[in-house]
Amino acid sequence: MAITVLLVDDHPVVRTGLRALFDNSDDVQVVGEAASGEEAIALAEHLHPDVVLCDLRLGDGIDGVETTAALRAQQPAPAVIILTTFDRDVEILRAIEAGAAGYLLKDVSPATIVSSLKEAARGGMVLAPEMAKRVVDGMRHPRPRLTEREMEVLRLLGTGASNREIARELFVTEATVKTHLVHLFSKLNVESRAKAVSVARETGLL
Amino acid sequence: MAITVLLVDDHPVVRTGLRALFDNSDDVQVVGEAASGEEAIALAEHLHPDVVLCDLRLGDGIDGVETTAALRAQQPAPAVIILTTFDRDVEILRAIEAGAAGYLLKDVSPATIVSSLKEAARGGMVLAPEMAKRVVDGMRHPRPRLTEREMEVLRLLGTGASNREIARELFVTEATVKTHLVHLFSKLNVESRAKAVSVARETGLL
DNA sequence: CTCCTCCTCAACCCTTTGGTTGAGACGGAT
DNA sequence: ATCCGTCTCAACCAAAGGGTTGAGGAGGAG
Repeated sequence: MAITVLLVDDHPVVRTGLRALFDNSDDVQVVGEAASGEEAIALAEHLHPDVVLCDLRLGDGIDGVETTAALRAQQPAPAVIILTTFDRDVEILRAIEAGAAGYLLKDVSPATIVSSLKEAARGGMVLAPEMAKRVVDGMRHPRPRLTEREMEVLRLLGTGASNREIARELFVTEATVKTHLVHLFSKLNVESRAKAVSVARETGLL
Repeated sequence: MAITVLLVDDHPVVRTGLRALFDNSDDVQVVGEAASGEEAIALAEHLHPDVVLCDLRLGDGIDGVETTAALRAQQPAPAVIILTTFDRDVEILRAIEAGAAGYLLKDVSPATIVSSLKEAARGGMVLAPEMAKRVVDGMRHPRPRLTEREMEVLRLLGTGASNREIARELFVTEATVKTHLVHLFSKLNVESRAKAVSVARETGLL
């Protein structure tokens, strides 16, 4: 019995490519395509694919991570493999946490995609060695847990907002903003707003 | 006589998708595939395709813009269409300046790709309305021309460096850094280092 | 109830930044 | 020879940012 797979990617070209790729394989059958996370969730509800091959960026709607979480909550839950061009640490970690069975970059060979898919259908995990390394690194160096408010401040910080502007935006006083900033600096291990934005970008917090 | 096209994309999946797409079209014939800019330039030299369909990001080597410039310098010069996921203003402007006949986003329909390709083969330009708008906007609001030194300062600014750190890095005094910064702020039309980084990122200067 | 986290705010101090003016040196263009 | 753009630097001032201490209220967990 062939493995059934649902393709999720907002780029028609990529979907076409994947479909063409699996058409040459006897044991993989594409049972559906979705251009958004919402569509994917709805389709999976009916199609019950063995595996969902999902991009991380999905246009305007929900992203691949949220889609993965929703899919994994279904009964029966399909295996989800993330197939994307981006390889930032956070993305990978978030995807794994959400229940993804694998994380592939789009520059891998078609053969790898097919074999990964089979592995996932068997219930296995699919992580390229470099990916696996990042996962354990991510576990070892846990990303600081920022509170919701701190994240809001960080986001505004990224736009170049001054303390006064941040205060106005969040309906608090500058004193409060400064307090959040001090906590933020401490958690990110930096000593200036500029560096905070810089490291937040690097680590993917922003 | 069918239009000959060379596909350039570092993702095998995308190339497969495009190839599958054109296989259904009688008047378009894929004559080659390249996974890098260097490979594309070498192949075009021999194949003389009518059109080159090229991604902007091409892995580690030269990018799509440089590839476009090199291709347009060949005799006869193929038409070049940029097909990418990114739509930052600078990228588009740079691609057009380099001689691209079109700029498409990967989320367009397959039909659009085919028709755009034909248009380019006829010597025409292919710009989606929103793209065209950005181009004229880009012409109207010319990106500020920063000097080399100012760019270095801007780059360091992006890493969150303080004036002191920038000064050390560039082997000048803080006074000089401040002078550069004032010029930078004026050219970018901002009033703080944070905002400077923010708009530089938005406009693609950084 | 009490401990703890998070969010809020204030007063104080010192450092860094941003803005201004002015100026010397160098190289290329006219 | 002269102008112009670029890079360099200095001195000065006002504003913003960063660091500290302390503290009150709201809400959840034990």
